[in-house]
Amino acid sequence: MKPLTIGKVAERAAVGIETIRFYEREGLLDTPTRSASGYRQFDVSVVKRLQFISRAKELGFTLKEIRELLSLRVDSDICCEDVKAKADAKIADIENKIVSLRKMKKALTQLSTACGASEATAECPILEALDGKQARRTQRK
Amino acid sequence: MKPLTIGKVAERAAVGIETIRFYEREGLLDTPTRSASGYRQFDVSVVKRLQFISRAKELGFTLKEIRELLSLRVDSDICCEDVKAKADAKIADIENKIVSLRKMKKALTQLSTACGASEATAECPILEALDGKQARRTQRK
DNA sequence: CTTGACTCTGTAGTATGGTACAGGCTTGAT
DNA sequence: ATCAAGCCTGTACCATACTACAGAGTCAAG
Repeated sequence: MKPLTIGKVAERAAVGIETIRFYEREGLLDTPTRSASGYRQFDVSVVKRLQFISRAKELGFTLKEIRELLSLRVDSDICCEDVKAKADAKIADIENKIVSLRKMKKALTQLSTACGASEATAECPILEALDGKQARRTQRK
Repeated sequence: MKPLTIGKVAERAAVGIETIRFYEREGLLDTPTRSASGYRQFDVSVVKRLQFISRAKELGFTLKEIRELLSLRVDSDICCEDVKAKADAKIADIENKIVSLRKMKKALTQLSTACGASEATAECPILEALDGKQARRTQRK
């Protein structure tokens, strides 16, 4: 497969060229091979990786967390138990996020419905949405 | 109800004092009443609001978006249709996030399972997780 | 009525995640 | 051969979301 230039990759992944170089510096992308003249040569797979990064950022993951997610893979070089433990921790994080998002969605749905009914009652149901943080840490009182 | 000082609020909401002042400046909190000597006097309800903000940030919402979420309420002063439209837009955003998180969770579960099975096969299933952005509005599948 | 913890305003600095040049080399089409 | 478009490195700058003082006033226990 013929390699892509950084510009083509940026276009396909809908990110800036500078962003790609930034991610490379930050270790989110493998250092690409270079042409004789020093141009980066990217495999098409990097486009998918960039799309993953963009999406994960929208979901509230930091670049640090995304780097961790991307480094998780079944690899004979790395202790499998370790990978499993990390994956399971991420799964728990994600479940918490989903629960919170569902609560937020429910609150917004109530609000939207109240609007439709033209009844000025609900003061601000959104604040009630994420009451009492489900799960781990901060088990105050 | 007796008001809380900024320090008490910070402690209960598990955020920094400076963060509260910052949120006030940024319009995420109502400007509190002041004591004769100029101390801020907070109602306990602000603690809940701060917890909401913290959680929403973890879910990938920016302070700007959170400000919008918090401003959504059934209020005779504001056009109900407008509030409903904004709430519905946020609901769509949230649904997209949930879909993405479920995909990511699925990929991680596969990875975790592969680890348990000690089969070094899956190269990096995570990258496949968020393929083809389920894209705003267009519901494929 | 002192003392230490707390609060005030204002300004400045930090971390994260990019974004924008400047100055120069490479490539590809004419 | 020329020349725009694209790539290179390096540095500087930006927005967001805090965080940390400095210097001064306030409160409350002893």
